[in-house]
Amino acid sequence: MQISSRFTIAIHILTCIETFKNDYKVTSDFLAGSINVNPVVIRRLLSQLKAAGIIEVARGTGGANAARPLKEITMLDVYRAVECVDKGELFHFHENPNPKCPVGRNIHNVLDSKLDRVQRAMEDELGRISMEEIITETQQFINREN
Amino acid sequence: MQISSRFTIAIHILTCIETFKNDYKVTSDFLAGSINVNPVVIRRLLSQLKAAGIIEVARGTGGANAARPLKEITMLDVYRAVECVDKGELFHFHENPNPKCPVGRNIHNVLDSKLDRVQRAMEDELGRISMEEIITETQQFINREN
DNA sequence: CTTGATGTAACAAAGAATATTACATTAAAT
DNA sequence: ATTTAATGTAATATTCTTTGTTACATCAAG
Repeated sequence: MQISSRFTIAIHILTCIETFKNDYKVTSDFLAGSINVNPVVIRRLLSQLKAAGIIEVARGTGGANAARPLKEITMLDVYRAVECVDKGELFHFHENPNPKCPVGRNIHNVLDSKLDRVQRAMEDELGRISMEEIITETQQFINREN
Repeated sequence: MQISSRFTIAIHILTCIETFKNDYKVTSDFLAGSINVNPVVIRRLLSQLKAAGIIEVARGTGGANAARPLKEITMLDVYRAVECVDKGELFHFHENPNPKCPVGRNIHNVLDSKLDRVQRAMEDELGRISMEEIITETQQFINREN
């Protein structure tokens, strides 16, 4: 199965927050409009991004803003913040290998470290891409439109 | 969401096929016993591994065997064979970003290449781990038990 | 022609992602 | 103070995917 769209939505959210910060109050409804999902879905993600210290959300008055420079935030930070993957594990291991079988009772020992390696390779790459990079490129694409 | 356990099950299957090839006929029921899932689940995976040219399955008489040396087979081959991920894409992108929003209509352009990069990092690492490595280690763990 | 397998369709059950409704709570503006 | 426009979150619904199961046609060997 694929990694939840919560992840790409969260990136989309942050990109909007930065792109529109001077021109609009970026509310959950505003974001829901750009992303085309239900505002409650957005609010849940905003909560998680807030809990991770990535953004600030104004109660009552409304609107979200970056809590720290986006240069410091990587895709990995976002990925972790929105918990796209159960218990942080990329691979779902079959639950009950048979302990009476020599392979069954050793398969975890053998595979766990290798799966970790693969997961780490992926997360390392996520860590190399900053939100700034994404926002800069987005701006370029938008400018090119005019 | 996590990558389907079909993947770890497939690796488990191949490890059993190799480990028990001299002592047992490795049927779907046999495998189901070691892995602790329904035999039909196994048969479906065996079909896919067969289609990928990784194993041979004997109709009628029963039993599965490696079709080519396991040294030549990587975890990536297995991963691809059993299609753990929809359309080969690791990340599920939200389906309908709003084309009327400057960010919405450009987010794909910006993110697609980066997500590809991440996916490739992960698959490259999968490609570096051979089934032989896994089988050798399994044997070591089993031998250490005695 | 019996036996013990595979191949596969069809369906059931369970679980997870996403969507939606509803409403209490908040903070600013009037 | 009251109104207004938000957020926060619980509860529930819906849809989708995975996994499990039943059933049976097909096969190959003895």
